[in-house]
Amino acid sequence: MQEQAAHAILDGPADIVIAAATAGGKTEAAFLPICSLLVGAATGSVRVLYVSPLKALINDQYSRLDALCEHLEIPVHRWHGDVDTAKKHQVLREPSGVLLITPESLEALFVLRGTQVSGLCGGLQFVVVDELHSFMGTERGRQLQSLLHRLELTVRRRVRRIGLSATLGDMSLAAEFLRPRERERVTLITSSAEGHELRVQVRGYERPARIKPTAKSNSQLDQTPSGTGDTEDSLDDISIAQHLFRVLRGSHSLVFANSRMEVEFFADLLRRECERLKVPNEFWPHHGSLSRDLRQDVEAMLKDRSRPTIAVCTTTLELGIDIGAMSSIAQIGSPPSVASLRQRLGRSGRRGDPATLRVYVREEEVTLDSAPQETLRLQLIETVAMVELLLRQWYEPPVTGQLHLSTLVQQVLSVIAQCGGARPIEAWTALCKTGPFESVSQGMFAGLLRELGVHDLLTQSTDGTLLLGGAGERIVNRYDFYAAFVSPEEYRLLAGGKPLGTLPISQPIVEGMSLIFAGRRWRVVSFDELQKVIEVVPSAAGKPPRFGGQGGTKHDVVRQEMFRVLRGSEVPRYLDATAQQLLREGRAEFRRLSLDTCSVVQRGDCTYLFPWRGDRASNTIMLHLRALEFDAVAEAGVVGIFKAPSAALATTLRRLSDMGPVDAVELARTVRNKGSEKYDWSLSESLLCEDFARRALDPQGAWEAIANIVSARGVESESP
DNA sequence: GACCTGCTGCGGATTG
Repeated sequence: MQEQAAHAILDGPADIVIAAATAGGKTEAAFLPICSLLVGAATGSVRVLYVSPLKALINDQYSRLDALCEHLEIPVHRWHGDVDTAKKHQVLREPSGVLLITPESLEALFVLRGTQVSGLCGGLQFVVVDELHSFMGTERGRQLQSLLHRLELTVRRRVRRIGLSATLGDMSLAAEFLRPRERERVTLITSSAEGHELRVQVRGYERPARIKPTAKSNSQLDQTPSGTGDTEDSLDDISIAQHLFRVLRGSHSLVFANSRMEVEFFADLLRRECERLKVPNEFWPHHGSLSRDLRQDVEAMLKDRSRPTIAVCTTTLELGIDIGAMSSIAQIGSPPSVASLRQRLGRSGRRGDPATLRVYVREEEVTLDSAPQETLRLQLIETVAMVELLLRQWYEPPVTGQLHLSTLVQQVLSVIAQCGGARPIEAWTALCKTGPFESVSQGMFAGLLRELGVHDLLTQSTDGTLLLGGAGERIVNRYDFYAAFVSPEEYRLLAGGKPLGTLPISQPIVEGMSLIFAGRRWRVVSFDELQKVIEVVPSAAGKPPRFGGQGGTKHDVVRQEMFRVLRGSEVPRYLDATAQQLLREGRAEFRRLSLDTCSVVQRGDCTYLFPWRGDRASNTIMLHLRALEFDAVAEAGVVGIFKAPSAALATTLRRLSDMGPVDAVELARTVRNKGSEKYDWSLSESLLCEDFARRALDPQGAWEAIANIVSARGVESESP
C-alpha cells in the first residue's frame, strides 16, 4: 500500500483515496511522499492542508508529523479551538508547510478572514482529509465538501485531494465524496493486509421478567431525598459484569456499551467489584459527556502499558487517537452497525495477534404479554446477522442523495460573510452548480433565499446583491456559527470545583438526588439553573443518569440477513450454550408464526407486520398507515397496528400495493416534527418536506415490502 | 432505546 501510494502521489496529478484498517500506516503512506515533494519549497504559503474530524487526532498527528518533518525543514502548524491566537497569527504572518485544521476552524477562517485565505493558501499543493469515512453522509461532511470547493474557488485552481479512509464495501462512494461528479478520476488504493485471524464469541443472557412498578411506588422512589433511588442491579447484568471482570482483568481492553448510561452503569459495577475484592481498580468509563481531563487520563492509561487498563466506552474510542493494540474487545448489546463493529474490532489483534471479540446479548424472559419481537429473540438474531455480515466483509454504505438544506443555509450565510455580499446566481453557481449541493436546482435555491429573507437572515440591496439581515448578522457573529451540527444545552457537573463533565438539560435535577457519573457515586448539593452548574459530593448510592438521544437506524441488508438467520437451521459455533438456546427458541417461534411465508401476526388487538427491511422503509410504512388514520408504530423494524379491523387493514395494504411507491414528499407533509438539523427552522414547509423525504424515507423499499406482504398468505382473501 | 464531533474578536495610543 505504501509503495502504491508513493507512486500515485509522486507520478500523477490524480486525487487519491487510501483505505486501510485502523492504524494501518495511512498517514505515513500519504505524508512520506508528500513531504519529499515539499523539501526545499515549503515556505511562502501553506503547502498542505490536513483536515481532521477531531482535535485529539490533530494533536496526535502533530507530534508524529513534527518529528517526521523536523529534519526536512518543513514547518508543521496546528489550528483548532484550543490553539493560542498568537500561534494562529504567526501562521497568518508567515504561512508555510503543513497546516492541521478542523472543518470548523476552516469555516471560521472564511467568515472572519475571507480576504486572507488566498494569501494563506495561494501555493497550496495538497488537501489531506483524515478519517474520510466519518464525514460521509453527514452534515459535517457536506460542510467540508463545500469548504474544499470554496477553497479552490478562492485560489482559482484545482488542488489535489487525498482521502484517508477505513475500508468501505463500495470504495467508489469515498471517491465520489472526495471529488464530487468525478469519482472515476480518483485513484483508489486499498490495503490488502485485512484478513488476520478473528476469534468471536456471542454470549446469551436471559433477564428475568420484571414486575412493572405501579405509578405510585415509582413516584415515592423519586421523592425520597436521601438518595435511596439506587438501582437494583439485575441478575443478567451482574453475570455479564462478572464475566467481564474474570476475562479482562489484568489486560488492556475496550468494553463498548451502546449508551453513556450503560457505560456508567457497568463502570460503576466493575469498580465496586474491585473494591469488594480489595484489588486496585482497572475499569474506567470513557464517553463524550466526561470532561476532557478525565478522558485524557483514561487515554494515557491505555497508552501506558505498565498497568492494566480496561475502558468502558461509547463510540469515543472507536476511531481517532492511537492507543495501541488492545488484547480484546467486548460489546454489550448488539452493535449499532456492522461498519461500527468492524471499526471496534480493528482496535484489537494487530501485529499478527488474533483479534478477539465477545458480544454479550440480553433477552427478556418470555411471558404471556411478550411482543413477537421478544419471543423471536430479535436482539440475538440481529447480533448473529451482524456477525455473519462482518465475516462476509459487508459494511453499511453511507446514506447518499441527501439535500442537506440546513447546511446549505449555513454555507449561504458564510459565503456572504466571506465576500461581503453575493449575487444570487453567484451563490447558486458556487455552492450548487459547481459545488457539492448539486441536487439543489436554481428554482429551489431561489425559494430558499426568499425564506431566509422572511426570517431576516438575508436582505437584498437595490442592485440585487444579497447581504446579511439583522438576524443573519447576529447568527454569523456568534462563535457557534462555525459548526454545521446542533449541540444540546448542557449543565456542567463540578465536584470540589473540578469539572467532571456535562449532563443534558433534559435531565430533571433535584438537590439531594444521587447519581452515577464518571464511574463513581455522587449526591447533588447545589444546583444553579442560571449558570447551568451542578455541584456534587461523593455518595454511597446512585443510579446512572439518562443522557437522551435519538434512535439509530438499521440497514435493509441487516434485516434481510436476520430473516435468513431465522429461516436457517445452522447453529453458529461462536454462540455459547444460552445463545444457542435463544436462537433455537427464536427459530421455533418463527416457524410457529409461519413467518417465512406470511409476514403478518395478530396478537390481542395488535397486528404486527414484518417487512424485514431497514428502518427508513419500516418508518415509511408506519407513516403511510398513520396518514390513513391507523394507529401504527414502528419498533425494531416491526410495524405494529393497534385496534385495526383486519378486513380494513387488508384492503388498505392491497390498495397500497397496487398504487406503487408513495410520493415521499407528500407523505412528509403529514409528519409534524420533521425539523432536527441546525437551520431546519429557517426552511419553508415545502423545502423541509423535500429534505426530510430524502433523509428519512424509503418509498421504494416500503412499497416492495408491502407488495411482498400482500402477495404472501395472510392478506390474500379476495372477498369484496 | 444512540453515539460523536466543533467554535471569535482589534488596532492604536502610551510608556520605557
